[in-house]
Amino acid sequence: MSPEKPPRACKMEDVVRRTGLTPRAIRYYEEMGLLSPLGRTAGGFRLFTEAEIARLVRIKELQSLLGFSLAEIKETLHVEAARAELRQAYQQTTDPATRGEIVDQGITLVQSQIRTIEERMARLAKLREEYRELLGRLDKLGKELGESAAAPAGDRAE
Amino acid sequence: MSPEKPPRACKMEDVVRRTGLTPRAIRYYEEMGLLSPLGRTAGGFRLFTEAEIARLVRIKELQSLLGFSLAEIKETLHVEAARAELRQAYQQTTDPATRGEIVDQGITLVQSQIRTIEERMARLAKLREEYRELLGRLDKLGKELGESAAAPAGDRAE
DNA sequence: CGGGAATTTTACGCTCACGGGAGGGTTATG
DNA sequence: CATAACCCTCCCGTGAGCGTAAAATTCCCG
Repeated sequence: MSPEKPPRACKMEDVVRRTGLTPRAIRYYEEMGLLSPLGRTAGGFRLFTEAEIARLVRIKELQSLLGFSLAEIKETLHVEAARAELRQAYQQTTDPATRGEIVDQGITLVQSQIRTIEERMARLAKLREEYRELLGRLDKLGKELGESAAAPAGDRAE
Repeated sequence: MSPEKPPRACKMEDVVRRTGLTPRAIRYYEEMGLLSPLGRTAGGFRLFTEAEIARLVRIKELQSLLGFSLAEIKETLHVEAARAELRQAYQQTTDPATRGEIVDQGITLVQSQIRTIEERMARLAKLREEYRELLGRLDKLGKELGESAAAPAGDRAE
């Protein structure tokens, strides 16, 4: 009846299915302090809240899609946690000056994250340029080869 | 103006300074076959050409930006090396079909890497968007605070 | 309630990519 | 030619990021 607050504790298997991570990896992330303390059953089984699952999804995103190391991910998550703390601090005061300060700190934090991202993007763009040039040279080379000798696999397929 | 073009062999220390890598890492890359055979002094000291230094820089980029393993990087470099070799007019000693295949493989590989880079850039852009929205909300919150410097409005800080 | 299968736990092990020191040779410099 | 600074080759150590084995726990069903 009372749908008070069913922690909806997911078990490992569900989390594995929903995140695509392996149990070992998940435990490792916890071990490395990337997750907030997990609940446990009487027997010691881990229980995951939705928030932790979201966190794991984010970890995977940052790691596999963006190529961040766990250390960098920890940094990012730390920043987000800091923001969460700031939110709390924000709500525990009504002094506008204090609140303004907290908001400013948050802004600084987020700005630095954006800068980090943009630096990375710029470097990636540069790398892409280099590869485009290389690709152009390879294409040219392939054509030269195709002319000078009978290249059997020269079919344009793409 | 020199009649000759001595390879201008750099020593380890210069390479370290110019690449930001450690001597140990550089030796490791050589050991793993990521560098073409290095020259040595009579006493056994490694000598690096500009090409090798460029290679090292590339290794570092591929590692830190794309998170490639050394094995993957080796693949990539193999392609670039093949291109360099093919450019060197001693190409007539090799079978043209084989060379064509190498070039085709190289094209495919480089294309896939460009795709990888672009995927990552897109992900980063998305992440940046998230942060920008957040930043916008924070800015707005800050302005509200600055104006109505007494009203405890904006209690929702998310 | 009992017991076997499925799941999770901890603990240990492994690969990758170096770090670092010992022990000894090499190179630059005055 | 002396000496500081640098580099060489072993070779063991380390930390990240898991895989796997064996014990413990939970689930399910009669």
